[in-house]
Amino acid sequence: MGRSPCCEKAHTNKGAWTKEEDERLVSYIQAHGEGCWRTLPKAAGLLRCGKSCRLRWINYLRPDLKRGNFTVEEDELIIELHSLLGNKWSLIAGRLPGRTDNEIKNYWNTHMRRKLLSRGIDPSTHRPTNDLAVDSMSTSFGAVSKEEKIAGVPTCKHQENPYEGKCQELNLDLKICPPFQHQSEPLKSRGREDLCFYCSLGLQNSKGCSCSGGDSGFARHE
DNA sequence: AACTGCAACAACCGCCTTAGT
DNA sequence: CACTAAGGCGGTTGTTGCAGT
Repeated sequence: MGRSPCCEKAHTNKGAWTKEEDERLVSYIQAHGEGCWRTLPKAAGLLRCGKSCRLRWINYLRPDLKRGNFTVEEDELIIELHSLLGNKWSLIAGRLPGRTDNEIKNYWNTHMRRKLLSRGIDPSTHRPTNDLAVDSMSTSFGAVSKEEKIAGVPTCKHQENPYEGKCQELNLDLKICPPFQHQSEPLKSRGREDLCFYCSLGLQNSKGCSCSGGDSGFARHE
């Protein structure tokens, strides 16, 4: 019944990765590419689940990872992106070169939540915490309910939400907007200086848009 | 020095989406 | 169109290290 397991759990290691395992994985991927994660562990001589290999590679072994502390600029960008996208960590990570969704998620749950709370802002809704009583029934802003997912049309439930305008304009159909290509360069040196934050998210017509070229940016990419 | 509580983060689990047949 | 396998994502848990008592 149900789905078959993603791998033979009886013959796989679990828990922390050893240096040996890391080296095996890295050398295999460098030689053969990522390919099929299901068959990779066996081919690389690893007693690991394919998912585990993928996670390890994406989150810790990829050569383009930045690691280290988050900068103030990254902090603010994460807050801004989270206010618009909610817990869409992979989308947020796509806007932060060298950072992974898992890293950002952990960082958010440890540092950022506290930071926002200390500012008197609810980390889930991005609204002042003393507003919570007004709208205690609301779900997290940016989060899409199951029903909304099924309908395919995220709706704004927050009549007085300061982000309501953004929400209506927010084009979450981000598949037409490729992620950053120049991941090794910092934000301001990517040749996108002409794009404001909203344009970079595909919100060319947003009220918050401050850049000159309304039709420039990702909207042209197809 | 031993204990406890907490923060940080690595890793796993289960569900959903997508591609292939 | 239906089904299946694999990939991907987000939530959650487990482990480790550190600070405070």
